[in-house]
Amino acid sequence: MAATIKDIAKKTGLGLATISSYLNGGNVREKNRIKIEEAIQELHFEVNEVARGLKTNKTKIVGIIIPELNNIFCAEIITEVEDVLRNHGYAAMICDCRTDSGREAEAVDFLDKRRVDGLLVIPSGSSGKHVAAFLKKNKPVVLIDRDYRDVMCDCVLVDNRGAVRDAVRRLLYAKHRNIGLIAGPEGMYTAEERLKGYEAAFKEAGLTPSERLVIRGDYTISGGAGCMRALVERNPDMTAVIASNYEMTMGAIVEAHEMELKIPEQLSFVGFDNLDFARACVPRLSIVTQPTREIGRRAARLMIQKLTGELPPEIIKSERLKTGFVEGRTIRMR
Amino acid sequence: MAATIKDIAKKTGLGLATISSYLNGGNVREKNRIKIEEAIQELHFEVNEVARGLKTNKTKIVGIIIPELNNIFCAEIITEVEDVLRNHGYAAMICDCRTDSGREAEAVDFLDKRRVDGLLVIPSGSSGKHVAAFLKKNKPVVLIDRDYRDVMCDCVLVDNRGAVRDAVRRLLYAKHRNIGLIAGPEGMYTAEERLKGYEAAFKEAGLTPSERLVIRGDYTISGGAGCMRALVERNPDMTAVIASNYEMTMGAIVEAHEMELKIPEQLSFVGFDNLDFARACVPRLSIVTQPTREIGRRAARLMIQKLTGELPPEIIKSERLKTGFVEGRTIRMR
DNA sequence: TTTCCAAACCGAAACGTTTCGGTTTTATTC
DNA sequence: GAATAAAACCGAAACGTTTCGGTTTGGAAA
Repeated sequence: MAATIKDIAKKTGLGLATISSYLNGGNVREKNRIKIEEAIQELHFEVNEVARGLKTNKTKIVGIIIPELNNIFCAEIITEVEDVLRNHGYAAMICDCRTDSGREAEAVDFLDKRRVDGLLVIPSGSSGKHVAAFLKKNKPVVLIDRDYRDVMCDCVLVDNRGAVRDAVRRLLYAKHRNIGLIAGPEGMYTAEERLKGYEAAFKEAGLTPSERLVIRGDYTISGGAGCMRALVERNPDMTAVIASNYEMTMGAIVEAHEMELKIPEQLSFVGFDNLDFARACVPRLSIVTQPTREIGRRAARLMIQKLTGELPPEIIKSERLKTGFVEGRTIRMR
Repeated sequence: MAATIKDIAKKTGLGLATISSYLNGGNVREKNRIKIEEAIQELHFEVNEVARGLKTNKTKIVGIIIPELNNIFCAEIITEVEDVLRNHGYAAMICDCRTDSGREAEAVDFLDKRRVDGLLVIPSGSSGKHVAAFLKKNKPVVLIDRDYRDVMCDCVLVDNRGAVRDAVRRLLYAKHRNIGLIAGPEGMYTAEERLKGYEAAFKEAGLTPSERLVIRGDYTISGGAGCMRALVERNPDMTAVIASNYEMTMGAIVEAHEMELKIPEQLSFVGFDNLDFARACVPRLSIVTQPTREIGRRAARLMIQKLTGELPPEIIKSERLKTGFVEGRTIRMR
C-alpha cells in the first residue's frame, strides 16, 4: 500500500543504499537529490519508523510512567517533557499507573516489550527493582520528583526539605509557635522530606513542636479535609497550618470553610503547589511552589543526553531544584 | 543481546512457527508447552513488538493528540482513555499541540510516520484536512469533544447547547433576566454551541437578551477575569453571570473578589467543569459538569471497536453525552 | 589526455517476527 | 495393526529499513 524505499529506488533508478543515505542526511549528487525528492513527493513516501526501529534497534520512543496523569503537578511536568522530547524527534509513550507500584512494574514491562529507548518515571513506590532488567540493557532511566531507595538512577528532584523549612521559618518569623503540619503518607519520599524540613526549622530555632501538631494525610482532597479538622480539634492553641501538597491544600481550605474558621484571622495557612488555585482563594493563599516546567525540562534534557551518548551511561546525574514561595494573605503577623 | 524466538526454537528443538504459534495463543502439545515456557524463563525472552509490528503492519499503538495535557478537562479524559486502551493491549502515544492546529497537523504526520493504528484527537482547529491521508489508509480517527467541519469521523461529543440552556433556565427560574455570558472564542465548536444554548433558553422563554450581555473570552483564566470585569462595568443591571469553561470560571471568580463583588448577594454565578474547584470556593459554586471519564471511556471503546473490526470502517458513529449540573450556593432567588 | 582520489553509489544480508503451504505425528476407528 | 483424519509441527519467505564492503564516477592535478 504505502510506498517504500524500494519504490523510490525503482522510480529514480538509484540504489537502495543511496536512498537510505539521502534519508539519513548523507551526501547525494544534486540531480539525484532532485530526483529523489520528486519521487518522494509523487509517491507520498514516508519512512517506516517501525522498520527503521527494527533495524537500528532504536525506536525513538521514550516511555513515561506517572502516578496520575490527572494531577496537575504531574501533567505540568509531562507537558514540558513531551515538548522537549518531540523537539528532539522522540515520541512519548505514556502509562498512568494510578499511584500503584504494582502497576508501575507492569508498565515497565509493557514499555520494555515495546522496546522504548528510555524510561522517565515519577515513581509511585520507593523500590526500583522492576527497572533493574531495563537498566541492564544499558538503557537510561530518569527519575522525577523522587528517588528509588535501592536502585541508582539519574534523577531530577526538588528541595522538599528546604521548601517546608522555609515555610516554617516564615511562620516562626511571624511569631507563630504552634504550627500544624498536614504531612504526606508514611514512607513516601517527598512526604518524609517535607516532614524533615518541618522538624529542621524548629530545631534550628531551638524549639520542639508538639507531636500532636503533625498529622499524616494521604495526599488527597478528602484526606486534607479530614486532617484539617482533626488538627484543629486536637490543638486548640494552634495558630497556623501547613498543607504539604496541592490536593490536601484544597481539602484543608474546604474544611476550614466548613468549620467557619476565618483564615488568617483565626488560623494562618500555607498551602502547596497550584498558583492558580492560590490566587482564586479569598484571601489569596500563601504557598510553596515547585518549578514544574523546569523539572520537566531538565528531566527530558537529561534523558536526551543519555540517549545521544552525550552523557555516558556510567555517570549518574542527580539534579535538585529550589522551590519558591508566593506570598498571599494567609499569614497573619502575631 | 536479548533472546529471540530463534533462540527459543534452538533451545527447545522446536520450529520457529511452533514458537510463534505458541506466542499467539495457538495449540501446542503439553510437553512442548512446558519446554517453551522453561526456555522463555531461562532466556528472559520477551516478544519484540517492533519486529511483530513490522510483519503484521499493526503497531498496537494509538496516537493521541490533545490541545493541552496541562488542562484538567483533557487530562481527565486522557487518563480514562489510556486505561481502556492499555487494558486492550494498546499503547498510548501522546502529542500535546498547544491548542494550535498547525501543530496538530504536525502531530498527525509524526504519529503517522510511526505507523500508529489509530488516532484519537481532541481537535484544536475546526478543519480536519490533515487527517484525510491517515483516513485514506483505512485507519480510524476518533474525535473527542468537538467535530471537524469538513471531514467525517467517529466522535464522542457532549450536549454543549443543552448544558448552557439548562444553566440559563435555572437562572430564569430564579427570576434573573439580565444574565451575562462569558462565551468562548469565535469559531470554536464548543463555544458556539454553548452560546446557542444561551440564546435558545431565552428564546423559548420569549425573551431576547441584550447583546451587551454576551462577551467573548479566550478560555483562559486571565481572559475570564477580563471578561468578568468588562461585563460588570458595561451592565449595571446584570444580576447573574455564566462562565462557559473552567479556566474562565476561575478567572471570573478571582476578578469578582478583586472587585469586591459579593457572590451571590450582588451577582449570581454559574461556572463550568471542575467540581473540586467549585467545592473549594466560598460559597460553593453552582456549575455545569461534563462527564469526562465517560467521554474518555466511550471514545476509547469506539477506537477499540474500530481497531478490532467489531465496528466496520464504513459506519461512522457519533455519540453525544448529557452534561450535569451541580447545585452550589451561588444562585440567588430574586 | 591521462592519472588518481575522494565522493557517490550499489546490492546483499540482516534485524525478529508472522504466515504460507506442506510434512509429520498423534489419536481414533475399524 | 492398518487406515484415516485431525492436530501439531516445520522452514522459507517476507515485512521495510540500515549497513557493510566493494565498485563506479567525477573532476582536479599532472
